[in-house]
Amino acid sequence: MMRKRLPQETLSRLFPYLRALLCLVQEGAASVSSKRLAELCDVKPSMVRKDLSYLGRLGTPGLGYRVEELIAAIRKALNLKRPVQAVLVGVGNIGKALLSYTGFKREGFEIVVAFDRDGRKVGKTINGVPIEDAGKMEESIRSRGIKLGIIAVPVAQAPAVARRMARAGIKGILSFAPCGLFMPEKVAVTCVDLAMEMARLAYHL
Amino acid sequence: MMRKRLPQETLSRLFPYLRALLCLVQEGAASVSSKRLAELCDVKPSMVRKDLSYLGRLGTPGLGYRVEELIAAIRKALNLKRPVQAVLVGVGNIGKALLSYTGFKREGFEIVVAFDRDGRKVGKTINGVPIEDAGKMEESIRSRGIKLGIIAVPVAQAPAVARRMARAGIKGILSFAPCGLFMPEKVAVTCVDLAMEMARLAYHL
DNA sequence: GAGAGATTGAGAATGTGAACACAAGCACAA
DNA sequence: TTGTGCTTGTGTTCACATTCTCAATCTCTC
Repeated sequence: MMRKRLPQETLSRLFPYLRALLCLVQEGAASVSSKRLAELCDVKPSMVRKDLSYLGRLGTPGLGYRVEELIAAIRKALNLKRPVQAVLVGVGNIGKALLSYTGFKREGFEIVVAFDRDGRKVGKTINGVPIEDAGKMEESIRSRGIKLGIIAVPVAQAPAVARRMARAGIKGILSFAPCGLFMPEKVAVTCVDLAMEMARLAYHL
Repeated sequence: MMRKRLPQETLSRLFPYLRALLCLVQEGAASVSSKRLAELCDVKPSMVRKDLSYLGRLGTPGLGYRVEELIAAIRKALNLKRPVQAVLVGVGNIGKALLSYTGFKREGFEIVVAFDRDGRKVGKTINGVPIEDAGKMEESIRSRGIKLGIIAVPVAQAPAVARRMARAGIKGILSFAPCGLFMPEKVAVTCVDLAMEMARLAYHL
């Protein structure tokens, strides 16, 4: 199956579209126009149509897009047909917050296991998620078949953790460490760099 | 003083450059070439030069950039000459993690006060940061002259908090709420949308 | 069943950013 | 002082993203 690659920026907008569509379902809407969807997501109607055109011919002239159908199409494109499982490495301040954060599950993501080096944390659970010993990371990840990893360890250890994740079969990494993680092509990496975002904002002061 | 607007993407790379330069200072390097800096930040040398050219004529052909001078120039461009103060609203899981996160101060940012509605939290301090009553947000922010705000409240309350921040004179907002915050032009907004990032990664699985 | 109104999909135009290549400039050595 | 070797800064080209425009097409009403 050789699906067309979606443009980077389009990809970033699909999930916001999905959120808005789920709202519309709640309101009982059966269809939605590009104009309305654009308002909800604060973009231009022409961009909504362009983005959605990558998913196929989904719209109906004169009517718009059928909400249910569009939701299914976006879910399919993003690989979100069923809840996505992930692992977390590093149960410090940020790690704990992520484990306690109820938003993930609501949006279709689920942290199923966490790892830490600290023996005092190992064996406990947070919000129902078990914390295991970091030494057994690779085999635990591989046996569960998990493809998504979250890195919440100090900078110094982040590159090593990333490499171990890749070796364990992880295909996508969300890192909170403020450093680049150069990985083989096969692994997608996103860095959430809070200090960098603050610096960007400081520029506008 | 009418400084040229920096391109969006250039702005995102200046802080990583700054981090690398601070490392180089540690190592005692007096100058650095675009090639070396590019390696450290995982970008192309031509991009480093283009980015830095926006800050003025800083380089010396045959030698490179003088590290100290470049650091000063980037700090100036980003408004980071002195530590930047910020407020946090919402002392829940994420809020607590941010207050405990030691990386901010190390990188030149400082959360000086937090706000929450919960009376049990008000009056306490976390990591030396006092938690005040959310009702007095506007006057407290204004009297301290703080320009940067972090939103870590549930989605439902985020838009209202953002509006109150803007009224209190905040010029830049970092939000963890998974929703758009449509604000007047004068206020810069960055949303850290974790579920969206996870969805982007899920696409690559 | 036909016409009016609305909306999509796609091509063209515009804007923005990345990569390249090379002339110009400086350091350093002889 | 002069020549060699590096490195910058920038003009140009290319790639990607956004926006506009409009013909084609569908729904809905009468």
